[in-house]
Amino acid sequence: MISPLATSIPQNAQPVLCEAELVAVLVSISNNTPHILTLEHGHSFPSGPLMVEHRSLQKGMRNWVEHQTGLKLGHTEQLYTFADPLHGHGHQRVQISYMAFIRQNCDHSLAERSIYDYFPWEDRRDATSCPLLHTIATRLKQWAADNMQLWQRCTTVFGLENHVWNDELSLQRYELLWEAGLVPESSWQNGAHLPGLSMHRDYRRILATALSRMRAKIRYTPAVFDLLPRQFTLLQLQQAMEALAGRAMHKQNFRRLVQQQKLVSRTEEYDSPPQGRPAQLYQFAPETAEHCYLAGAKLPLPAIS
Amino acid sequence: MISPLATSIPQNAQPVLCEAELVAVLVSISNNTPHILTLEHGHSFPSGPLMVEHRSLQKGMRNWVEHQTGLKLGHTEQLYTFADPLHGHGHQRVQISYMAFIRQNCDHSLAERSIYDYFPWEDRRDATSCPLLHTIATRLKQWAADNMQLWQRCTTVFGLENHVWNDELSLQRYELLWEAGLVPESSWQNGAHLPGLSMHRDYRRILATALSRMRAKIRYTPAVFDLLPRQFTLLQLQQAMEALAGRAMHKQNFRRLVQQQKLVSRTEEYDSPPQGRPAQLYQFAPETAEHCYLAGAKLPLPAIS
DNA sequence: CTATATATACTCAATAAGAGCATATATAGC
DNA sequence: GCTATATATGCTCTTATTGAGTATATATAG
Repeated sequence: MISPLATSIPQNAQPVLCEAELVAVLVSISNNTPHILTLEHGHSFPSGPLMVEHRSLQKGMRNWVEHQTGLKLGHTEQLYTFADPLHGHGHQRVQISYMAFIRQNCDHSLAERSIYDYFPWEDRRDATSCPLLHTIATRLKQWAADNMQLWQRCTTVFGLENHVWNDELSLQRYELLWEAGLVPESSWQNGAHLPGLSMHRDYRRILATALSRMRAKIRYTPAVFDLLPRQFTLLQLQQAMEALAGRAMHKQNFRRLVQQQKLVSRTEEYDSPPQGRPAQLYQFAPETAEHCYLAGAKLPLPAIS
Repeated sequence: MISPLATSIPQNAQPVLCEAELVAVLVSISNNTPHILTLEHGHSFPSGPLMVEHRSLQKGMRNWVEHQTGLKLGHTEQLYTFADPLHGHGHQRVQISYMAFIRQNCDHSLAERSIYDYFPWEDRRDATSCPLLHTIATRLKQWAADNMQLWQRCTTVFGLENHVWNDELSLQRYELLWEAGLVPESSWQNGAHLPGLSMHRDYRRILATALSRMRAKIRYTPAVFDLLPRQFTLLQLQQAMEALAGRAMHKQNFRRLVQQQKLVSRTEEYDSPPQGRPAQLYQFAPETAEHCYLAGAKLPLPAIS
């Protein structure tokens, strides 16, 4: 019963001291598009060092963000922890990244940027992204050349050649483009790279992680409701889902999905659109909702996919 | 366009130095039950400090584990990063936890322990856990008393009162039991606590995270195949899924699910059981599998649920 | 009154999931 | 050889769920 592990890992080895940095990806929706709050002209995220007095990592992050900007954070989750070795300094830097949703109600002029400014190929709500995707397919094919396994990976991840587009694979797509040298962050790339804003350090990778994670989360949890105003129309809810997923959905089926589960309850109020029939305002109803299933493994896509 | 964040977060603040520890939850299946490799009589996990020469956190963890125990790691993923403030020392300790699957083929006597020794209520493959769950329900009801919202949370998380049991909520269940003072780790608890082994520090919480994460992962990814031998029968595959999910499944429907997706390909060989018809041996077939859907949002549960 | 934009109800076919029956192929014991 | 037993595997049938579309209601702008 004595494990060889007990002696093989030097628990008494001198630990290396490192800096810990808390990075916050703050997501909101405006103009039917997911946005993030950025610093340094869109090149970096709000962040702050872990302090001794922080009782937990998440509280430390909330401290930095909430206490100093007045923003109330909704659904919050840890994304990923990276290390980047600071050669020459003799220690490492550990970056712990978080994603948090904020309700779009305030009008202070924060430096908002559309997530799709960084990943134009991820917004497939209409056909405008098709030429770009075609370019990507061509460039990837050149790169993968006769490496069948690599090309197989490309087709799966980008939904090429009768594969379906999986919106949750945004991180894998970014990594593939990085490996192929099609983004400016790839150190060795020399030719023309794809459109899309870049960021400092690993930050665009963190953003891709966030996009992937939020797309996964909104399917099975009521996290979207933290991005919407307290009262919303079903169309607003659908458009928020579409904005995050990057896909258009079938209207009637989406409504059926939401209402069957008693996820929302109607209020007495109505929305007054510039044109068209006024829509009933709804609110999230956690009491009556047994489970939350805003979209399954397959999104309720519209007819002309 | 100038963000108030730019000045509100002191990027130039002196970062606090901290220790970074890499913690590994190594999962395997033996005797149709998920097991983990432990140290210190089941009270802790293999772990090692982050070193300057580690090029990434995951590589650091693999280094500690693979290089020193000879174990080959399969599906690996980062779980969560915790901080625990080391008061008095003036710095923090950051723990970065990983989960990795290992194939059960080696016979070296590692200190294996069943995951369900730590969470007996999580194994619901047969009716033996029912009395325990009944006890939990009673104790939770006493604790929640007349706090309706709290009791609502209990029923949802533990599948009480016509709610369904969600196997992925193991972390939430552990946290609820912790809050209710029903596990020995709850510092204030004084009375009798529930059966189940405990661990040092936050380690049982990490294990609950791992259980939750692996249950989520096996549904949509081919991760289970990293726990099985290269060749396996469909029953073995099903039993591995059942072991991880903690639920029994409907045999014929499970087979249909697997075979429809061309997830596996049959080999020429057969398994020779002590009794019964020999079963065809299969192997994982990533080439023909378009997607992996070993169980949906709902598991293919058997008739007598 | 018309064009337009939205909201909402309802239908129908295709697919997937839940549950069970039937049959095939082996071993162990008599 | 026959029977009990245990597993493997094929097939059916019913019931939900999903995809896709039609039809109708209610508002505004001109």
